[in-house]
Amino acid sequence: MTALDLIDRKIVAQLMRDATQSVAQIADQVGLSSTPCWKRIRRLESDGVIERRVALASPQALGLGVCAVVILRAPDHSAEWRERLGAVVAAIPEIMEVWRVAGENDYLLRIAVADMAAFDQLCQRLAGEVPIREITSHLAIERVKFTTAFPVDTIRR
Amino acid sequence: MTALDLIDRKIVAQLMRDATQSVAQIADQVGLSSTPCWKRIRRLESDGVIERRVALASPQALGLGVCAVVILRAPDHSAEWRERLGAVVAAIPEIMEVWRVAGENDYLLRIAVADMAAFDQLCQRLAGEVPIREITSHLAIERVKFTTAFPVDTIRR
DNA sequence: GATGAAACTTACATAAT
DNA sequence: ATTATGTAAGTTTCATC
Repeated sequence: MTALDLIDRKIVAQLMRDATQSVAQIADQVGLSSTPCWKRIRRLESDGVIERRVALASPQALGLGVCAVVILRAPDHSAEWRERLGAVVAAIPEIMEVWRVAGENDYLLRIAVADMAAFDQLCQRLAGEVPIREITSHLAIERVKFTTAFPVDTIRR
Repeated sequence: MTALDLIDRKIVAQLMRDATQSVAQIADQVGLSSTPCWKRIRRLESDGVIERRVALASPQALGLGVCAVVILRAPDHSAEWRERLGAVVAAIPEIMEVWRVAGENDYLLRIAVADMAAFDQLCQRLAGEVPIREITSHLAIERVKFTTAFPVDTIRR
């Protein structure tokens, strides 16, 4: 896998912004003709730079009105516990995002559920399936910003 | 906008999982023929249930090795400060996710940058552009889970 | 890299049942 | 809802420069 040049990053930026664009449109945007642009896109996909193409939906329209960020502390820093948590969160679709963070044995989870009753049930399910030393919930009032587009423009080559 | 039935939710689930599928493939998955499936997809898009289609890229492949969750506390709970923060985070592409959470005047931010130097610069820029009472950084060691697919299967009708 | 043109697949629209 | 049909558009491959 070779390094990405400026044109590659422009292509990825375009596709992260709007993947409905045709190859010809993207070629225009980045200053290429269709064929070489198409070849670059294929290479970016086979190299794993572009991982997948997905539709983004509206949580409100889907009836998922409650979003929460849960911070939890592990009882220990064992590999067993980490694997256990990984298996549990993988099996729970309401848990959309999980980050293990440095410092303490802390994890941050982002959760999408229909209502507070569902959120309560989810917390109880989580606590029942994996031992947790401490858990703190932050209910989201407002989604101020959310994007899946990485800041490729700011990367220095 | 009418309520979503089971088939609608199956269609959205398929497209959130993989938007490269053709209408015919999705029709197969949800048990419809192409034409009505295509009409439903168009309706889901015009109703705003499906908001957009994007490519998801690999942060590592893009040279964005550092992910951090920043928790910050506002100096007050004024609308002015909220709007100020909104404008600032909208202008900074490294800030990918911002949630205003209940309870205290707290905000959670997810940030993607190339390295620790860039992270430090970003924190200083942020603190320089908007007054902040308190800021706490959590460096992500591992992305245990990340999905953009909402849990539509678990919604009760 | 650009261009042009095939061959193929899909999207889209319409009509009939 | 289905099947069928047709046109437009996009993708993919290839040959040539």
